Amino acid sequence: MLTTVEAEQLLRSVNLRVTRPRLPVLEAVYAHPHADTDAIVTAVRGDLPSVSTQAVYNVLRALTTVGLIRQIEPAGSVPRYESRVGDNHHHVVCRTCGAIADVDCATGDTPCLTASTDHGFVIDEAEVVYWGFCPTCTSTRKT
Amino acid sequence: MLTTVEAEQLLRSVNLRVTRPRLPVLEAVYAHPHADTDAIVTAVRGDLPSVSTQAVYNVLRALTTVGLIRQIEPAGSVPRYESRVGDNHHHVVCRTCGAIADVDCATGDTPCLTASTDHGFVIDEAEVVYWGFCPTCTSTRKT
DNA sequence: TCGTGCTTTTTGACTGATTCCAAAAAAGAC
DNA sequence: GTCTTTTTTGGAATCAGTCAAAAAGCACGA
Repeated sequence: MLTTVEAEQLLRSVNLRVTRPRLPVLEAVYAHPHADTDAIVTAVRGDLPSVSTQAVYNVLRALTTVGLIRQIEPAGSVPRYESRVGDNHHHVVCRTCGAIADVDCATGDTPCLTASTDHGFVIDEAEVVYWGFCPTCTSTRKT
Repeated sequence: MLTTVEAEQLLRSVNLRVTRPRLPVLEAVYAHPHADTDAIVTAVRGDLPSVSTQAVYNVLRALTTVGLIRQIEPAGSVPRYESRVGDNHHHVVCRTCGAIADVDCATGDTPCLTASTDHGFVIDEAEVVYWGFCPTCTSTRKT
C-alpha cells in the first residue's frame, strides 16, 4: 500500500508536479498490479469522482515516461500498468483468462540478453512472456 | 518465395478451402515477413484488387488458427504476421523505427521455459522480445 | 459435368480504445 | 499575490478490428 504522502514524495523525486489526479492514479497502480487503463480509471474515481479519462491517460503516460511505473502489453491485451520497476522481472500470462503473475528472473539481472544473431541491433533489454494456463483455468479444463 | 501451387498445397494440407483471397494472402505473408495487416492488404490487392479488408482479416485469422502462419505483436505495435512457424525463434525490435528481425533461439528449442516461480501456472511457451536499436537508427543517433 | 450444401466473402454499419485539439484551470516560482 | 508554465477538461476524431446478413464460391457426390 502506498500512502498519499509517499506518492507525493515519489512525484517530487522525479520533478513532476503534484496534481490532484496524479496521487490516486499512482496509488491505484500500486494497489492493483497489472490493471488496465479502464480499471485504473474506475479505481481513481473512487477517490476523485470527477477525473476525466483523458487525465488518467496523461498521467499514466507521464509516470511511465519518467519510469515511476511500467507499462506491459501482452499480445492480445490492452496495456496494463505495474509499480515494480527496475528489477527486471517477467510475466506469465494465462491463455484463457488473461491473468498475469510476476516471475522473477531465473538467470540474473539481464537474462537471455545474448541473442545468437543480433543483425547489428544494439540490444538493451530482453522481455520474456511465459504463456500457459493459470491454476484456476487448468483445473476447469480437466473435463 | 512461395508459388501459387505450393500455397494451394499448404492450404489443402490443413483442410482449408482454396479460395481466391487465401492464395495471395499466404504468398504475401511469405514474401513480406513481419508485415502488418495493412501492408498485407496492400500487397494482396496487387494481385486481386477487389478483396475486402474483412476478407484479409478472416484469412489471417484462419491461417493463424491452423498454424500455417504466426502472429506476433510487440508492445506498441499493430499485429504482424510471419511464415516461420514451429522453430521457436524470437524477435528483436527497434525502439525507434519498429523494425523487426528474427533471432534464433540461443539456448535450445525451449529457452528460458523454466520460470523461477510459476505461481501454479502450467507454462507451455516462453516468448522473448529483444528491444534495442537497429543498425540504421543506431548510426543516426550518433550526433 | 452438374447440382447441392456448407463455407467464405462481401458490404456497410458499428464498437472500443486511444489520441488530438483548444480553452480553462491549477500548480509552482519569484 | 502575481505570473508563467504545465495540466486538466470536454468534445471531436481516428484507427484497428468486429458484427451480421446477404451474395458468392468451393468441394463433394451423383
